[in-house]
Amino acid sequence: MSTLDITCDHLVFVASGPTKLVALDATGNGQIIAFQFSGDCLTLPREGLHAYRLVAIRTASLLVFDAKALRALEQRAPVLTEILAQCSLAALQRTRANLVAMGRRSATERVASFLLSMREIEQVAQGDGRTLRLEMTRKEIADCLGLTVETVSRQFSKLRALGLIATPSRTQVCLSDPAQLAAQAGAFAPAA
Amino acid sequence: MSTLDITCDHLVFVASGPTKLVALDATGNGQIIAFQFSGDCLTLPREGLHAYRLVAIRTASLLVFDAKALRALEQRAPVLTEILAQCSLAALQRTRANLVAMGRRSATERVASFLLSMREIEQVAQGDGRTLRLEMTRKEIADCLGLTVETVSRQFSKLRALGLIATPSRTQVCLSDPAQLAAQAGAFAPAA
DNA sequence: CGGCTAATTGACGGGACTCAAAACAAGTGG
DNA sequence: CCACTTGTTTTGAGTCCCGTCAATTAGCCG
Repeated sequence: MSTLDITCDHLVFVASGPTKLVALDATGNGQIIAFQFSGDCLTLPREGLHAYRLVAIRTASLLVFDAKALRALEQRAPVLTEILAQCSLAALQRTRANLVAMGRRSATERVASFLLSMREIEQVAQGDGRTLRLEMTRKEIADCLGLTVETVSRQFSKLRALGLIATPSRTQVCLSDPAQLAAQAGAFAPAA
Repeated sequence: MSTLDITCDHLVFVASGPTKLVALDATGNGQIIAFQFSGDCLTLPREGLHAYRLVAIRTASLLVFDAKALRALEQRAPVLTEILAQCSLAALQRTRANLVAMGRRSATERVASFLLSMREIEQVAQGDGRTLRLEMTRKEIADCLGLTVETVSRQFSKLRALGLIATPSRTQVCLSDPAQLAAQAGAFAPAA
């Protein structure tokens, strides 16, 4: 597991492989801001309130652009500007959605909507739409949802008992009843 | 209290007056994404996962730009592009910081860092650095921090008992011991 | 198989939410 | 000025959910 430290504004294009953007705190275990998958694009702010770190969950290939260099490129390719703006706004929107989820929603709702959001991502990549492959551990899910490993595991068990999901292997999750799962996820659409 | 419904991408410049950006949910009471004050600038996404609404806490004057119109302007004033990008990235960073706060921090930490962040904003506007005027109600603070009114009030009482703050009036808060308050706020710097 | 890490499950305590009521502030009309 | 109303803030009591600690089980690779 290799990491990428950020010292100034960067734009990263995730060519392949799952990665996570972590906000480190004093205690050492950081909060996961978001996961990225093949084709995702993210902006990394210069050193701000937190120290951010982009961590590859498994083998990944990245294209890292310096902010300054990018700005020069934009001069010659104005289309780039729009793309970057879209990327930035999309990230903002997803983060806002996550913020709401963190503030107001129960553990069950968070886990359920997390699974649904993972399904949406998988569907683009491959997927029959029912069984999906989780690239991250329970601990990483917990760090992303602001929960503990135990709570996440308990929610999995609960959803399993309700017949809404099945876990044939450690990394595989079958969404047996997406509709009911959405109901468990609460009023909102899934958050990334 | 007047509201502004968002139907497509907008950029809003808050010329004067405090406003709040609210994400509405099914239950009716929305989560507050962030507060804005005079001089702030925010981007409002087109209809996405949530219905967003910009609400004036008291009398405010806004400059609302349509995204399309802005893009045309950028053609003629390339500086604008950079400014907007900065605005967008700043918002992203603040939201990310908030996200971490929501996920991992206790009620005490949230309230303490909220007060500290309000002080920073006040200092720019006016302020001797100790006493600040809260433009929003306890309920609004609660909605912003993902807590209930009662919990926020209890945290105020707790900090008051510890001698870290004083509340001469309903809207005024005196930060008697900023250092200790920062200690209560936890390891992180205050989040917007 | 054996060893290791991840995942699950249980028991327990604490912090925040809920329900409920009182205290306080601010405006309205007599 | 006072009675009345309305809405905010505070405080209290009880409950539940989630975090913590601890032990067991399951999955995975040599």
